[in-house]
Amino acid sequence: MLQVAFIRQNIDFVKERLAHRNFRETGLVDDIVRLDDQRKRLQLESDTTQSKINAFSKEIGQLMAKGQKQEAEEKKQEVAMLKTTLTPIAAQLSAVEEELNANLVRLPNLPAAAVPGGVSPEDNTTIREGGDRPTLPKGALAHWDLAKKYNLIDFELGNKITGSGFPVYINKGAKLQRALIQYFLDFNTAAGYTEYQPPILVNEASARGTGQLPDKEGQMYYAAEDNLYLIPTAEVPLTNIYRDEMLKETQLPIRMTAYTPCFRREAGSYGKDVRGLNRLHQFDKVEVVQLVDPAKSYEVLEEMVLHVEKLLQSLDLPYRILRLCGGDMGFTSAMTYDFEVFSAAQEKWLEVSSVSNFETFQTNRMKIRFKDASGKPTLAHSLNGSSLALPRIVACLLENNQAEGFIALPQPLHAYFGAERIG
RNA sequence: GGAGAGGUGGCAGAGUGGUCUAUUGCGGCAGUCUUGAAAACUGUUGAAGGUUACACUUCCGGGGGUUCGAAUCCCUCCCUCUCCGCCA
Repeated sequence: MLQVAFIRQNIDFVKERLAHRNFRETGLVDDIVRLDDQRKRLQLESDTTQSKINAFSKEIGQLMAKGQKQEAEEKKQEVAMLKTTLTPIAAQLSAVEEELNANLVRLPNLPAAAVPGGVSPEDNTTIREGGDRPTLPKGALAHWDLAKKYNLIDFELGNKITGSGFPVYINKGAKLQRALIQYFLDFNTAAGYTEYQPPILVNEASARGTGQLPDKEGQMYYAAEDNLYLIPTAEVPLTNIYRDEMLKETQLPIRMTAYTPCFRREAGSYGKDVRGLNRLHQFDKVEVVQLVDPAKSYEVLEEMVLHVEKLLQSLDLPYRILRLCGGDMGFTSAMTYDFEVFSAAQEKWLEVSSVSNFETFQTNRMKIRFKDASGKPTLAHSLNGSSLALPRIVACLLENNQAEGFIALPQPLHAYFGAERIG
């Protein structure tokens, strides 16, 4: 979340930036400043009274030690009086603090200066395109048909065992998943990311830390008995590794990668977009996360974009990179690049990665700080990106590389998969 | 699931009702010494709110209570560790 001190010092700027991401409740900003004014006033009143009580209490102790019981009793009466005035002030103060916080968590992050204006995906800016779109053979199939033809994925079986959006990968389909995960992890660790295998259920504090709560409450699967959430992305456990940590400047940058299954309820989505692998409730993803010095975070963002781009190039898929406009960015992001690959049989772009700089939005919630050169505690910047999400990559690999009687695989996968083609 | 122990500042670890604003060590920072570094020695160093800066307030796992006064006593919840049981 945003820092109150920053909001107070930059009221107009904050409103302008919120408007830039098409956030309409700019009145929240005024409410926050007003509530913080109240907070300060009440805090001062409370502190002053408490200070008097502390002083009197000390005197009482000294009087008691000297055996001056009468004077001590008189002081006790005065303290009792002060406490009756303190009680309502304290109650107001905590009410105001609660309301202030409730308003603060509803404010999304501010878009960075380079974020284009706009309200919907049509307003996103294409930064680069790469790779060649294939010419498909006659009678080319969509990936769900190819999955059936080569017995790679059984969607109906998933329906039986769990429900829609939980596919069963079979035989070479299962092995392809394993090959991709292994390849992606190796690609990331070779670039200096440390591999983790984190829990895939997290507690409430972790879900709050990265911003899934309270904003995306209904999107996560929830194990009520134990008050745990199934992760929607490895970003949650990975970033929370450093929650409430005071780091040394020399520890930065921290670079982490992990493979996890991801779980999303996708409440409300239906129709054509959910066909086949396009949108699932459970899917595999390899994630990269960085915690960095604030001065370097945009440099790092570009570096992460190049990293993911190289990975896509190595898979020889046609891709494009979009800089998301203000209105299309996620709640917690200051700047986001989306990666899309072209699904040749469906003839549409599918999002396979999202690389974002959150600046201090997450680290302020999680209190991930480091001591800067002057020894002052400073919030780090957090960034993350998919590298990569599997299902849509698989969809494109199958569709784009289909030939007469087989599906060719890109060179880097040959060793991991143990063959150059499926079929 | 049963029994016991514990949660204190960046880390370790003292502190059972008032002895300044939590002892000490490590780590960090600065200095002395040194060609430089290390070692040694000296000084300094928790976080949040608040202030131009002070003052002042809060924080010893969370919440509540007792008291003039709570890290310390009581209640409650959470978490960790050890042993037993069960078990991949």
